[in-house]
Amino acid sequence: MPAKLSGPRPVRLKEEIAAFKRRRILEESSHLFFTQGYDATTLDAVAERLNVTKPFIYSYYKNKSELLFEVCQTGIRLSLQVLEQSLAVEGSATDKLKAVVERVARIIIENQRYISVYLREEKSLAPEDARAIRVMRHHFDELLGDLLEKGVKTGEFGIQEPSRTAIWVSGLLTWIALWYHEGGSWSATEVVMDALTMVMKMVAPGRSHRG
Amino acid sequence: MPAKLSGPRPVRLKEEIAAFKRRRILEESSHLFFTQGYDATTLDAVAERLNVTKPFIYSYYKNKSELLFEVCQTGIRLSLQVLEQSLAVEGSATDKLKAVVERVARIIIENQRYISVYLREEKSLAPEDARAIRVMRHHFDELLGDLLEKGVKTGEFGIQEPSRTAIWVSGLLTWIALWYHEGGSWSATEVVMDALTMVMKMVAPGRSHRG
DNA sequence: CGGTGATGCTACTCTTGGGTAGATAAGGGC
DNA sequence: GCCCTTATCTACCCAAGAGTAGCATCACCG
Repeated sequence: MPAKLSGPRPVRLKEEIAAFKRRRILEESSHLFFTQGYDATTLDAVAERLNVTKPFIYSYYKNKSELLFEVCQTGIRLSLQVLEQSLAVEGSATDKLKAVVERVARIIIENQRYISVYLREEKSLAPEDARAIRVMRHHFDELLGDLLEKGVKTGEFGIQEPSRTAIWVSGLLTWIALWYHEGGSWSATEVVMDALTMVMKMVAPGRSHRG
Repeated sequence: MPAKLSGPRPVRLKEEIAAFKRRRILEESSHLFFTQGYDATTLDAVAERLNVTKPFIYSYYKNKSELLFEVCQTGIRLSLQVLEQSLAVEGSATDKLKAVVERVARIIIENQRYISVYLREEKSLAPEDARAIRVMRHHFDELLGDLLEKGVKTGEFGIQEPSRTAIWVSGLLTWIALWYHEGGSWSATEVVMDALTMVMKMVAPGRSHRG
């Protein structure tokens, strides 16, 4: 046998397993928070879905509130990531905006539980956690505002206050999470296309300066 | 002295007083539900704000859940009323839509607590209560859809599916409740005007059939 | 002034669920 | 196969708060 390759190795694996367990706890929590609400979800119920017991959860998360924070953060973090990727798309401001709306709408639908739980349960977050997430959302709105402003300069968009329009666009996208229902009247693709249509009309240049 | 006028009289006054008490309980409840969340609000806290005790509340409401229902219903009921009034305005579909957006946006800002509590706490409602409110919202969307369809027929609006666009418009309006912050960067009037601008662009007729 | 009903309060009960201390089992090296 | 460490569970505590039984108080009427 050659020199043992151990040392950092078993530690690494253990960490990966621990991370996996954390992720599974998060998934099941988000599911229950989404379907039943945060307060109505007991940690015993979360444990049961994983065939473990409550203290198991407490060895991976400090308390219920930390779990909520992770759930809430996830959706916003993913949206922000996708926004940044989409902004890097080659093309005009219009191309970029289309990419942003399509991809962010998709990610919001895919991660509906996280976003939706955040919107509903923000009040249950620890104040500093709520603030941290609000900073991320603010960053999202700013990046979007910058894009709109760019489009205004090139004459692609016709809006007064890009930063304010950004908030409406971001609101329209976020609203999807509260609204979309899997297996409902409309497919995810239809909702994404609708969102795209709406946003493009909102920023479209029009003849009139004001109605 | 003529024949005594009593009989139904004292009953009437008593009922009015009882109704007033119910209203005051509702106001303070909605305030606390809004600022702290439904679960985090104890009925003792509501009672304290009124300088009464918990059993007082229980003599006017069956339980905490009924109180939540009344709070949630209030905002939706008011919005629906204002929508119906606005639809009665004289003029073109455009005139009507402008009236709808302006007035509904205003009512939503004024009654933010009720709407916002509803959006957050729907999961805490008794199933039949949740359904009742959803029926009202659906009715709202239908009336709005009818108006949009009318505008499409007259050529004032340029949209594909009026009933689907209605949902986006209604979502945009509802979103205000989650978003607006009294004393924040923007005044109520600015938000209302912005909403109006956005909605009119969303329904505006454009050259292209599809982007 | 005394009786009578309505109104509101004091003082509980009882459940629920977050959180934990300490027992137990499982893995891994020697 | 034994021991030690880490991971997990059993069994509990405890606070909080919804909801209630029964008493006190007060207005109103004779």
